[in-house]
Amino acid sequence: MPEFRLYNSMTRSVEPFAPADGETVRMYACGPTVYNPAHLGNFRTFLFADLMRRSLKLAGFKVRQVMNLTDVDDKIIKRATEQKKTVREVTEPVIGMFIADRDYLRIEPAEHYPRATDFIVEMVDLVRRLEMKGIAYQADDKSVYFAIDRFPGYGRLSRLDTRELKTGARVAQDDYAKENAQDFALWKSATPDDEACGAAWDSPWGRGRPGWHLECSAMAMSLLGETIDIHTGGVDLQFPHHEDEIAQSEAATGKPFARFWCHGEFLLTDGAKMAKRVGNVSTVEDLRSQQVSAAAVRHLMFSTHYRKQLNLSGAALEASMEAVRRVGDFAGRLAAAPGGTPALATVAETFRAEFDDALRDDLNAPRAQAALFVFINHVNAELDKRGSDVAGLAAAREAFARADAVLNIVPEREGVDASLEPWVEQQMLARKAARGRRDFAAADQIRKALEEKGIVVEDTAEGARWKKVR
RNA sequence: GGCGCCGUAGCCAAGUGGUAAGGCAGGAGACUGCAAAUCUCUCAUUCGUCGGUUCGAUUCCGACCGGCGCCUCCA
Repeated sequence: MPEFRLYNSMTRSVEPFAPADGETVRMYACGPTVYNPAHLGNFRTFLFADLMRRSLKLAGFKVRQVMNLTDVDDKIIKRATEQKKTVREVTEPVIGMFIADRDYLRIEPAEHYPRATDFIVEMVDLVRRLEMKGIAYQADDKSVYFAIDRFPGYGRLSRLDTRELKTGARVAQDDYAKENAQDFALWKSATPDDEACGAAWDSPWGRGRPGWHLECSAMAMSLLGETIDIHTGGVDLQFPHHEDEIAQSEAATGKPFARFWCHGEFLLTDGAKMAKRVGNVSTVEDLRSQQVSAAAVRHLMFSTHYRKQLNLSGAALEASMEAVRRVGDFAGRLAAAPGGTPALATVAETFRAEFDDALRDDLNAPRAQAALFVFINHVNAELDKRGSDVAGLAAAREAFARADAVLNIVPEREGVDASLEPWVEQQMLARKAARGRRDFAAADQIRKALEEKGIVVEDTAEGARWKKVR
């Protein structure tokens, strides 16, 4: 069996991957900051993590995944202050929306969804460890900072040593309290606003709240151990977020924080990064209201490799909707087929090998999906022969099922309103009768009436059936 | 300015030092009372441009053009 290979941002190369303990992959995925609903760009990254965990499982590994919910940060506090709410009141409903969107997109839940505010003790402890080692210091503004010049490895992930700062940029006047402009906050001293909205905790350095980077380090190490196998996130998190996580964690433990750093590329709209400040975001809710199925979204997101930018467009979405329609029809046909041909066993085996190879090769989902369509084509051709071989059919079903356990791109078969269903069935019977007496004018009229309700009638060898389309 | 990624048919998109997967759309045919679905055939002598290395490059190197991102909160 070919090895599992992943691109590691730290080494900038594709490397063989296996969990450190040989069995369970400890994976940490940077999650959402819950101050308003995540957009599709965020979800591209979460879908990337979903692809990762499902591919790892397909390869035979167990997975223990943590995805954090950042429920204290500047934006949340700002919102809470504006709305005169507590941070909890701001984040609670947004977390609910996140879960709903996650489920809609069929993202397999991680094992843990820790909230930053539930790990204050662990965070304070981490800062204390850093302080004892002389790497963290409390500045005049009472905040505690990480001294990057006391951590020799700082900047390895983003190759800071090879960079020059943008000329004339960022003089950091507001951060005069820090010893070094690039030092980052571990613990921020509380402001009156922080206190007002419940975003302040006691600590050895006074009332305050955790810095963003600290949350991930503390939660990852608490739940997964001091060295985790895989850490994922969007490319924009590489610097400074992940760089700072590495610094804090490794300075405290003296051990490597993550063995593999994996970053997903951006989702673009109109040729620009999808971001709230650009004003080009769309949400899962937007898609739902446009009748775009989760299957279609997944197909689209998996049709481009995760390390390549993907431009979201109406045309691309429509292509995916149609592609997934085909997958759905195939799934129905495969399930209902009375028999197949012996050749299906070979078709299934070929598919299985190519599909697995593709995913093992740095999660090449586009290639995996291509293999699926080749498989569908071959199986359809075999089923057209109307054979009665059950072993071949079973092999095809099995191969399809395990592939879809990763992709999950079979669209939900849409039903009609319960009140409409008896009418539909009645029309189908009437049409059958009309066709029986070769009254095709009447039969076509019924077809047309059904079509107006968005129902397509298909005549097959096993009789007529109907399906709902948009 | 520094660091990095990308540029493959109408659109989306894999891929390899030896001559281009797959999806959508399109064309022709089969099947069908008509459809739908499905199947078959077809759809890039060519992979941004110009050079170089090579027996041979889309794939390696260089330059250029174009697009995107990071360097600041950010999936």
